[in-house]
Amino acid sequence: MTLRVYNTLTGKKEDFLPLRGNRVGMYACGVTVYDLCHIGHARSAIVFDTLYRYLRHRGYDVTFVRNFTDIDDKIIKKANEEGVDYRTIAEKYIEEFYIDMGGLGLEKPSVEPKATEHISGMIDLISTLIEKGFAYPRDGDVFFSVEKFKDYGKLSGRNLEEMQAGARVEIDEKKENPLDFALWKSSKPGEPFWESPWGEGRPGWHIECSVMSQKYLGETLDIHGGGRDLVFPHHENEIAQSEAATGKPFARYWIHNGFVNINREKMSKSLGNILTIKEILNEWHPEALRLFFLSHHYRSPVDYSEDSLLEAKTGLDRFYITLHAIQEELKKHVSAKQKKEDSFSIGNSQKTIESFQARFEEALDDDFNTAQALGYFYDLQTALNGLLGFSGGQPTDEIRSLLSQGYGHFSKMGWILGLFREEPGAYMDRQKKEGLKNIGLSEEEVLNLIGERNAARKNKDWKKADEIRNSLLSKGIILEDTPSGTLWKIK
RNA sequence: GGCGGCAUAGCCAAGUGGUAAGGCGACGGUCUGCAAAACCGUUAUUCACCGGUUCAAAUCCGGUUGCCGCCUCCA
Repeated sequence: MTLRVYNTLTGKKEDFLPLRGNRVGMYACGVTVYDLCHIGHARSAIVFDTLYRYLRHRGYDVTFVRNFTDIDDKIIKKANEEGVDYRTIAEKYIEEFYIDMGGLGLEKPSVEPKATEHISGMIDLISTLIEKGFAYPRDGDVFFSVEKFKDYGKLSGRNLEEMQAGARVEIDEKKENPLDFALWKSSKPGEPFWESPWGEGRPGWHIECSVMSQKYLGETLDIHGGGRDLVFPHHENEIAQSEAATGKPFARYWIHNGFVNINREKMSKSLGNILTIKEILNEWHPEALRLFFLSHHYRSPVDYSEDSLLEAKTGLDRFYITLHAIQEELKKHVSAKQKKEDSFSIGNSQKTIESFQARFEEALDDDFNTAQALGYFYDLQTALNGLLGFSGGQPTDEIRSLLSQGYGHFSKMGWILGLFREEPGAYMDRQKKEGLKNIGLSEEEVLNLIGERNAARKNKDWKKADEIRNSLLSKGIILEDTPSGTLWKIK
């Protein structure tokens, strides 16, 4: 089965065939480090992290590059506002970025280059573009001439005439065509600058990605991606620069993730509804956020709300409860004999468990359909819960083997989705601890009440037993009586 | 104004030509002292609307309506 990916460039799903056999070069546009990362950055990071994991699972040798834009107008502006050097701002937010990505549990890319470390490469590339007639210097600035590049617009599906008709572009006297974009910008007094053949200045936004991707991945990348909004102008301009300079295709597959809306509104500074990763991780488990995102196709827009995160969190809790129960069941050393009449039900579960991985991979092979893949995880969970209920604390060898096979899927295939990474017991303990803190009860108090209730139950004093249960319930603690004792959890 | 996307049950959400995954919720059953949890079953004859192509359409084509994105910094 071949992996198929949707390519923004062609607007179609295509078979994924890397340029160099087994090796895959993948570049994702990172962040401009001038502020804290928000939920939109989180989605993009999670999407490409999942791709990165799945490609490796599929046996590819992946080099994943994700850059930092650490010099830019917004960084300079922020530095001026705070009266510090631009590097201070960049370093601060790079540090915060690492804290956030770590909090989300993301894999580290192979290379994380910074724009400011590749200035000379940019100067070289700009010089090449001038030599080849694709760019022109003007009063210390250098512009790329979009008219010279015949394919301009091929990624975003537009052409120069249409764009000029739209004409919402600011007129800059220096530009030959209003759509020409800056490769190099002369610096104003007091601004950071680098020496260049065109005078003191700094790079334009797009040039860094062309240079850094080429440096680490060669002239043609297998995968290039980022958020939808980068399609135009950023990625369009990257194609123009890179292909004009090398004469070769820049990237074979363009992958773009959809946006995150907040309560049906676009996230924006003016609406004041920017939700940072820190704010989310303060309140939610990182895997709940991940489960929420991966329940949607990566290209679709997604609407964030407390309710939807709560739904994801509920789902995550249930997965961990099942995993914990499997662990407990496998600890039991008794090995009961198979009862004959039960075999049919086991057969269904067995089928689900044994076919899981093939279905899971088939879903991800189809343009990374994580929502479908998760659907199979729910099926797997149902099958395993069925077995658990069925064995009733007396697992046969057959059941033990199926449970352990299922558990293996959760840890191995779960890794691809970045889910189920925590020790189930630890996950549940933490839930309890945090819940108790909010309720204002100690674990000891809860256990005492459970003891009291069980004493009442023994005496068939159902009234008292129910009173205790209801009083705990009103505080948000749910009791479950099982053959092996009374369990409790936070609602 | 130009370009593009989306519309699937009460809600969330897969599905791009072969007869509607999955989750949440709700209801019924099994289990239980009663619950809870878990399991089993029910919950869209139909995919915004109208027309067309086809043996066959949620899927393709044309039109209508509604929502959204990009065209300026944006994940």
